[in-house]
Amino acid sequence: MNIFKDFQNNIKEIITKLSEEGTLERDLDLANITVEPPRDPSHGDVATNAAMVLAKQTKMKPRDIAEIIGVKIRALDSVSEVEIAGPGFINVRFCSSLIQKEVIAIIEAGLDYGRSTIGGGEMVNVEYVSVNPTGPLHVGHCRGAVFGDALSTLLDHVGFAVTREYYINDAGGQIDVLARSAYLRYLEALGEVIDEIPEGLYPGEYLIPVGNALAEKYGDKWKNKPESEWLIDIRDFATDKMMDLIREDLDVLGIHHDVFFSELSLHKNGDIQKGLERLEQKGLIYQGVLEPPKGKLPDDWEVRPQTLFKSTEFGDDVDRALKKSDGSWTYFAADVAYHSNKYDRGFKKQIDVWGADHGGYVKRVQSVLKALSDGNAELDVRLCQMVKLLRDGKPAKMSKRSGNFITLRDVVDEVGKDVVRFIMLTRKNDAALEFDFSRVSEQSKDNPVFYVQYAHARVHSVLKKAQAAFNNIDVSEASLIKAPLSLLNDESELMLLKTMINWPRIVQSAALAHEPHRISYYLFDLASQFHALWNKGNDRVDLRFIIEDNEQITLARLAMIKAFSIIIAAGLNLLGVEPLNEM
RNA sequence: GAUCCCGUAGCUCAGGUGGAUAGAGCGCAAGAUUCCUAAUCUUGAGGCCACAGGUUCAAAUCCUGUCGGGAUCACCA
Repeated sequence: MNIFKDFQNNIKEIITKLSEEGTLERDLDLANITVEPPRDPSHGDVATNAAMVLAKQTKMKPRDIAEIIGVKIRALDSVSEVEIAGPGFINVRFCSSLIQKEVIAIIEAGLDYGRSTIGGGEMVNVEYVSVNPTGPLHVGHCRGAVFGDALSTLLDHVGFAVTREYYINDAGGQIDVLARSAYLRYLEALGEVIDEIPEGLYPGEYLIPVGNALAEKYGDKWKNKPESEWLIDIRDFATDKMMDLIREDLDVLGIHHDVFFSELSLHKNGDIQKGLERLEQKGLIYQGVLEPPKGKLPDDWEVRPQTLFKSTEFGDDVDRALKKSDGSWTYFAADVAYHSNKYDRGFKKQIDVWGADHGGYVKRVQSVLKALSDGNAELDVRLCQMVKLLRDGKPAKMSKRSGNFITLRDVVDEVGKDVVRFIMLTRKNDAALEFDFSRVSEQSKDNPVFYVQYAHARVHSVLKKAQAAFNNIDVSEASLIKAPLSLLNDESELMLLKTMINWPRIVQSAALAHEPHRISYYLFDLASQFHALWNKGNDRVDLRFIIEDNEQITLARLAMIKAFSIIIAAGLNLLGVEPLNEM
């Protein structure tokens, strides 16, 4: 299935055999040997550093080892050329037939080309979005949402058992604020005049329908009643409504979670105590006093004994508090329970996707998982940096509290789901991202979404054109895999094919590194090779995809671009973007 | 003061867990449309990979330090 993987096995076999024969030493460590396509294509289709890695172990000169191994590699059927270069690289050129045949594999596998099982069915929990249920999603949330979603798809694609999870922060003080804000809207719905939303409450208009619904459900039951009577009912009601709102927003982006996990439930059923007990058994909890933070002190700083977790034993800077001064649990305490819960559900691989403003929080949560699992489980926290929203280069402001922030809905309505998703994945997560409305709606190369989509649409157009040109030529998949692929001989055609066969490697590396943006870059690159090939047909008529008096070569090329469009479509699918046939 | 992230072409950014002569887009300069969508393509100029040390056959990549930019910094979420 994967040419490079096969080839790597070939090389390792060769080395093992040589060492069994006594040509090379025994018990060689092959772990650091890589078999990869070199950056510079003039160095061949694949190169290995085997000779250099083995040089020290065997006390031989790298180039001498390379010669020995090279001879054996040359004998392989799939290889057309071997050359020893530089300090001892073995550069290999594949037979064209090997590359051409891959077109069949691609067409047969369809959108599953690139799928693999290296995850071995291992359970992975990806927690993302997890926005406080106090209002609609705004642009800033968008990035983490898309990132987490694409990463999940990617992991699923390489054989992990992925659970997509949303942690609902429905237990903190912000939820009471939500309840009070909703209460105000409730009074408003009952006919009271609310001039201005008081400072500290959520002013957003999205709470008006909540107030209406409350009025409808409860009538004037809560009117003129003290907060203690209505707080819990209204809180739960409003939280549910907000989650509905958030789910709708996510749906607009094509994002669907498997599990919505309530923080409040941890408080209610005693899971927090349970989580902490486990840390306590390991002797990691104590009563103590923290050093005041360096730099400028908070105004209300005071020395105070606290219940603390020894996160410093796991690399954190200071130990972390689990109880507030009023005796209630901290947010962190709930997180201890939450991550412990995930571990109990069998997730030894956990991924949390957070905003960069939570950077200071990473070590303590990782510490928890390390402590609970005795190092058996790992938590990777992917921090998504800020999105700078621009219009014609001018910044557009957004702030969650103000009520006049730019919502996710605003953005999706303006430029569409696919554009948002793709653009959010055009940077690695830990670099800041600029999102310029004017730029992403352009139909030009400036806009990578468009550029990639255009390549896909072009293929569709050629296939249609071909059918017209050759009366009833059969461009079905079954027909195309029988095309005479050996006719794909031009250098630029082989280049395109070589980039295509890299796809499974790209998927794997992107998944294992937790870096979905690699997919976007690959797709852009692949698309640009296609556009280049297309344009070559302007100068050289013999390179066009459709050669009217030569059905055989036309079929071969149609098979090639069909395979190409499959990879583009598969890639776009991974990103959650729909490939277009026409634009 | 501390922690985390970033520093690569004029601008915006890639660089596949250490590989060979550092890449792409925009912008700039010069070209290509009787022809499958020129919504594209071709060529060129443009670099002390922030700086200084270290690790090794090999460093933009790993380690240490310095400088610049961003985020965060007891009990908030």
